[in-house]
Amino acid sequence: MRNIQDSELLEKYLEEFQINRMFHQSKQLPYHMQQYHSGEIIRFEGMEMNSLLFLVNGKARITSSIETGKALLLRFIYPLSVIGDIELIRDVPVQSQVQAVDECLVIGIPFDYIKKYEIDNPRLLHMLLEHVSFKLQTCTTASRVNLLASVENKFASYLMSTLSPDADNEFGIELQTSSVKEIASLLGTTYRHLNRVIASLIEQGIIERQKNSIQILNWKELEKAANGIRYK
Amino acid sequence: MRNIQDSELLEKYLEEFQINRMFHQSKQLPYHMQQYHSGEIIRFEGMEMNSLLFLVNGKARITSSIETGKALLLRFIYPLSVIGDIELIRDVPVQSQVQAVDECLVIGIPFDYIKKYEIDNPRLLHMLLEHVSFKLQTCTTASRVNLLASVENKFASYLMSTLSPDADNEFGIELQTSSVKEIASLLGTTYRHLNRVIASLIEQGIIERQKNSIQILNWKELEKAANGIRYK
DNA sequence: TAATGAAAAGGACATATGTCCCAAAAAAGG
DNA sequence: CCTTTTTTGGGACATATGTCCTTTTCATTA
Repeated sequence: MRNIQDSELLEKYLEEFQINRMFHQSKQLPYHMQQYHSGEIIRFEGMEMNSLLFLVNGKARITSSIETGKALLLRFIYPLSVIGDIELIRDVPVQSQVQAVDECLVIGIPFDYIKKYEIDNPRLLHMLLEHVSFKLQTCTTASRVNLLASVENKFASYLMSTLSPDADNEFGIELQTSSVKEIASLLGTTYRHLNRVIASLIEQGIIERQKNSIQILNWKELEKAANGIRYK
Repeated sequence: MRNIQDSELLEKYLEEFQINRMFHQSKQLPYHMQQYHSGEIIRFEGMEMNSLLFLVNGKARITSSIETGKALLLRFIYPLSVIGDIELIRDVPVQSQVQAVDECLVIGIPFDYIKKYEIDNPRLLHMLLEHVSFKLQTCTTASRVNLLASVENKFASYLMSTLSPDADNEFGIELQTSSVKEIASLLGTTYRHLNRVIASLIEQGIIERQKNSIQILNWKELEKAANGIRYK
């Protein structure tokens, strides 16, 4: 992690994502800016959190683990995403680990400042509510699909949700990855078993594996395998 | 469902749960009040929603289903709970079904009114944020535990989270039920398989089945079976 | 008190899935 | 270009779990 002292860069992103518009602007806000390398942990699970963060550049992966060491990949995030909303509102430690997938830049503003000067600002509260509501809606969807559908069902739904041309779907974008390992982690299964399912779908002539991706050969049959289920 | 026209009763609950304090009080708010029988559906999945609802009496179960007909029991709710927060903020149809467990009373206020007069009210926004944040935090927990742990792990964790005397835990209270059928639905498994797990824990001398509940005989061994995992 | 119906529990079987480890393929480095 | 390391994919085995249906137990009614 590196602190970035570059007021022009800061200004650029505050303007690009209209972060300033969420806060009262009567005075200079105590923003800080940090850069994280690919693979670096932005926030560890269980740690105390002190700032509300905005991801303004790069891509990060959000994971949640249990005491046995297994982890579920919840989603990927892109600009503009908020990190620390639950921690601000509920005053709890970091709930899910945030890890940079490529180089990331985050802008932060201290919880103390927000609580002292901005906690009743409707624009901020609206922004937080919209982000948290989206996360709850999609978390509930993933929860039920991941638990109630078979791995073949889930994988077919995943492909329909992320690759289908009519998938104009925010959650599908957050789940998109071409790594079989990461897809397994998103669906809560093992790499081995997902490979069995992929092999089975290839054998049925529904998909074909390419160098770095999966190609759909039969959308109709894939839709049947998905049972109409979508991640959205 | 029956509409209740009883301004004294309405006043009583508005006062008891301080619902009035969340809104501007410069004029009479267009509250409506409905009563639902045990087993009656308060809100169906997929339906359009027009009012923000407060559960002020009774208990209701929240479930979420997939297109194959299987359903996951997300939680039980008690007064004071909010129904329709996601639907208000994100302008989407009902995401999860709400069904009365016993006789329920809800007070509603139309979305149109909220959007016209109260949408920037910090007290309302705070109340909504707190409820939605709690739901997201607990949904994420349930999501990862339910997917990554075995049914025996999950059931032991469930017992530790709901029956343990030091379980001073809001989510544990929302998950509490003595019905094996409902516990199976909460954990995303079948009634048959949960009974195997219960039989196994009885055989290990960890629990014993009573007339209408489960008794813990060995907290230490149960904690081991739970692997330190909790629903909270 | 006995019969009937409903609810709860279990047997049998098949499939899905996890685990462990080995083999093959691809990528990286000298 | 060859060797080594890393990544990807699959074999084998065991266990977990779902499905279907039967049996047992409990509750209700006559």
